[in-house]
Amino acid sequence: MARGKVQLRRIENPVHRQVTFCKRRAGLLKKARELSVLCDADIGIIIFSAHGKLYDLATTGTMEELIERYKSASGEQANACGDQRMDPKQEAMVLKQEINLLQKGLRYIYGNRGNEHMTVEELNALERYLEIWMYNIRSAKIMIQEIQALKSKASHTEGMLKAANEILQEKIVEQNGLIDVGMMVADQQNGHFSKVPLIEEITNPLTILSGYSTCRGSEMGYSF
Amino acid sequence: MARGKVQLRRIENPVHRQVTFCKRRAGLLKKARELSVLCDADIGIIIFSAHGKLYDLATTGTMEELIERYKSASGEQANACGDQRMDPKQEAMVLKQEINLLQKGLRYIYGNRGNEHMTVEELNALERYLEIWMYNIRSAKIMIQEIQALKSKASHTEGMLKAANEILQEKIVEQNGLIDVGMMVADQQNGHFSKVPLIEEITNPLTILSGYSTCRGSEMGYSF
DNA sequence: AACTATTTATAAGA
DNA sequence: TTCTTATAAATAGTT
Repeated sequence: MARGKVQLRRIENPVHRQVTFCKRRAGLLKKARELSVLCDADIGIIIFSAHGKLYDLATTGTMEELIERYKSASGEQANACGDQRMDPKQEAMVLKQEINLLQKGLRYIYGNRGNEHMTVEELNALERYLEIWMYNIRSAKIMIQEIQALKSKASHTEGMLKAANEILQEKIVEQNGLIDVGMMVADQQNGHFSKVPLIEEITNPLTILSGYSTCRGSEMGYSF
Repeated sequence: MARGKVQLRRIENPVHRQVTFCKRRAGLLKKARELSVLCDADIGIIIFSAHGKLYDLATTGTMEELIERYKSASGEQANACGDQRMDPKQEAMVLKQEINLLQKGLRYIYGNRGNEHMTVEELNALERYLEIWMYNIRSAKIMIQEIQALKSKASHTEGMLKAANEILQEKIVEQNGLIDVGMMVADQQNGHFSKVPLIEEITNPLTILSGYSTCRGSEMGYSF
């Protein structure tokens, strides 16, 4: 791409080929990381050099997880065409990745660092998750305060308590797009939220944030 | 890359994000095809959009074949490298406890309040707990940013690596007291919190940074 | 979807 | 290899 247009065919000179391979491989991975961050995508890249050496990149979790997700996703591409939502399987997969990353991250930060390592990519992802957690916890605190206020006022009447809860429920949905234990997914087509059946017992609060672009941290305008 | 430099962070505007995703995805796949042809490499790319939609590319054969090849190749790498792993069981236990409590609280807040009841005292406890988590997460975020900064600065020279680690050590020591405060576990019986001793001393952060350069040949390694 | 003004990526040279 | 630099490509913001 410089000092001469390049023909789209195998570079015959082995030295040139090798140099180009290094440069372009780095470029490709960089582009992938950028795309992943900019657009919130999960990307896996597998590169085998002409000599069979493996280079890989997984912007989220591990390559194995991505491969598993790929297998289920590609298998289901045939049937559900109209539905853009993530199916429960994928959802669970993403969740698992997030949980693993968070636990690893916390262990890494608070625990014995000598034994675990994190890539820059993992740190970046962890940072994003933490932002989201932060937001959710902040919301939770506000909710608690409101609940307490309502309880002290309405604790005597069963009816009032119910009413209060309903109001709160609405408020939660309206205010944040943060949902009933997070089991909603933003439908990109119309910008509304649709409910998704709860898969199983909630594994942990990360459930709230899996896949919901609306509650991403910096969008909410807070900072440290 | 045009009409304005782009920041390496998630694009907040959903329309922009979607457009950029399309453009850059196309660009990435093109680059991959070029690299494959020019340098005789076999490349597989898996992309999951933020909404779980799958895009993929396999320059040679099928993705399944590439995945199989990847598995055997990466397996060899792991064996050759000497895979060292370890499980901090106690840490995981504490973590799990904390996560469980937070989860219960969030389930209560966001979820089916009709079925679960919390006393005002429990709510108070939960609120305090959330404060602690917030604090921990804030600290974690800051540390991550510092670690990232140090990593980018320290990757070149040994001297800088040492200096960076010293700074990091100081930061960790500073954080240490705060973490200590933060590592609390809820006593599920009475809804109160009790302090739990820090599990172990934080090890020398030198190991953190030096660890990165060694075991990550796949991304930055230029050798065959 | 097209169109540029710019930023990036990079081929060739040192 | 690594750096420099002239150019080709990619693409952000706009229409």
